[in-house]
Amino acid sequence: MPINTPEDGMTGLANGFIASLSKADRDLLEPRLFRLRFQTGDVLANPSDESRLIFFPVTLVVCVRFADRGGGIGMVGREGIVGLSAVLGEGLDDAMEATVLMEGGWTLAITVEDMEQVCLASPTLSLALLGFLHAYSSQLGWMIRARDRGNFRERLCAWLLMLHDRVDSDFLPLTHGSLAFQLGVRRASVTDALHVLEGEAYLRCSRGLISLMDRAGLRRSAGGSYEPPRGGNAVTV
Amino acid sequence: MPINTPEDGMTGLANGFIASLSKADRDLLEPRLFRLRFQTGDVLANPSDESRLIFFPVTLVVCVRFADRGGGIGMVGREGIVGLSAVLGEGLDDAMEATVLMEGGWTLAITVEDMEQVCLASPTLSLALLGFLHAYSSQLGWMIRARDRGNFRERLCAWLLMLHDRVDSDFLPLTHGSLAFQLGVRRASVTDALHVLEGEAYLRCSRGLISLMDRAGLRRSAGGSYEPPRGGNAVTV
DNA sequence: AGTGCTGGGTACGGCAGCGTACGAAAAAAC
DNA sequence: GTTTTTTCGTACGCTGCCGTACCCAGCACT
Repeated sequence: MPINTPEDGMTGLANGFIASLSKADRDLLEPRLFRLRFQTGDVLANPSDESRLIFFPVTLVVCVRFADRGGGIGMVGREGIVGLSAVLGEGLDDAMEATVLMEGGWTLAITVEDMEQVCLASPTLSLALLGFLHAYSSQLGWMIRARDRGNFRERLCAWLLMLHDRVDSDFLPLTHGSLAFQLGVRRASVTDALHVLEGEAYLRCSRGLISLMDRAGLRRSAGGSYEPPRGGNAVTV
Repeated sequence: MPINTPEDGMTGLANGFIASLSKADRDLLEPRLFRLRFQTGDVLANPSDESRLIFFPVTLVVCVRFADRGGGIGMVGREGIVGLSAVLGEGLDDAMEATVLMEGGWTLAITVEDMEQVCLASPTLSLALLGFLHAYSSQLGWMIRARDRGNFRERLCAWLLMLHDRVDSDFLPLTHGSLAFQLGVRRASVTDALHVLEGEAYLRCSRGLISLMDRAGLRRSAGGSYEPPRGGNAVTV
């Protein structure tokens, strides 16, 4: 149980999107869902992937990034959905992929075909999808903002806060190297920035583990680069 | 008539989103639409704005940005919609605003109340909205990518191409200063980058006017930072 | 106890874009 | 034609992050 409560309003072992649905929509969706487990570094969505699945993460956290280069552009966990583009426009986001972060975890999944059927059957579910996509767009906007200010520390803070929002613990199993990959920077940059934050007593680092001590301090240190996710229940329209 | 054809597939005086709708949905929407005209620098969506409208630009091009600082994070023109957040989550994007670029133009508009009614009445229209939001998310992703590579020239090229996609002319009425505002950089940076592009004969600059000469060259020069909009007809699901 | 590997600390030169600033040229106003 | 305003050309020092690189400290395996 975390000392600092994340701000996504989510609790318990469920996917936020599914939890936000009406009972009728949930009944429509749940029979077609199945569980999957993934490990660190696994790639969920990929151009060359023929499986064509859509994921509703539960304990899983993924980082959405361009397949060829660069850091993560977005993050999805138990509040959201991964792989929607497979339904919305054939291969519109071929260039993107979703990499599993931290220690992996499990997720609910559905085939694209089933998802299309469900969407056509329930207009309210489509509206819920609109709400999620809007929240995701908003997140991307904040990620752009975070990169704009020549201050990597703020971006690191925002990223850590986003991770914390999607996990039930104040202890994040991350190496400096993995963070550097996620953020698309040098490992040394991560190390330096973490040292500053450690100096402010916002967190503590040991080998492969970052312990968050002061979430409020991290938020302050993130400047305007972090905005807590208000999605999930904004989907009622 | 442009020498270099933009790649959005749009022609004629219409809004791409509305044009992509079925006749039934269009009949539902059009009686509630009205025309508005805006000028350069006008702000469409704003926290302090009580008008609560949603816009379907026709000859208008706007730049979506954070109200307090930074350059544009996205661009919307005749292919899309401005102000959707007013329907999707109350004030989820309070921090954003949309500024009118170039020489202004006219747009169709609808009140939020009418839009909500139409959404609830037509599920297929909601699906069309999903398609647009997905395309917009994709654009934001490319914008992030463009900022990632410490090469402002590529980002400028991408921005010019996006502008060109939303206009029926190869002549963009822009000053270096206005471009600098849109991109969130110094005017001098714009001037320098434009000189390089002029040297490559991709475009020509005169006072307050940029004439695109070689769109293919611009695309090459944009590296991987530009992706032509494939939305608009990906909304069929 | 010895060996190997991964994760972390630290350093140095380089470069792109920034802030600031000043001046020239073109257009507009008078 | 002269003045005023806008737009553009150009310069210099600064800074944050990069690429590269080397070494050390935990930890695992034998």
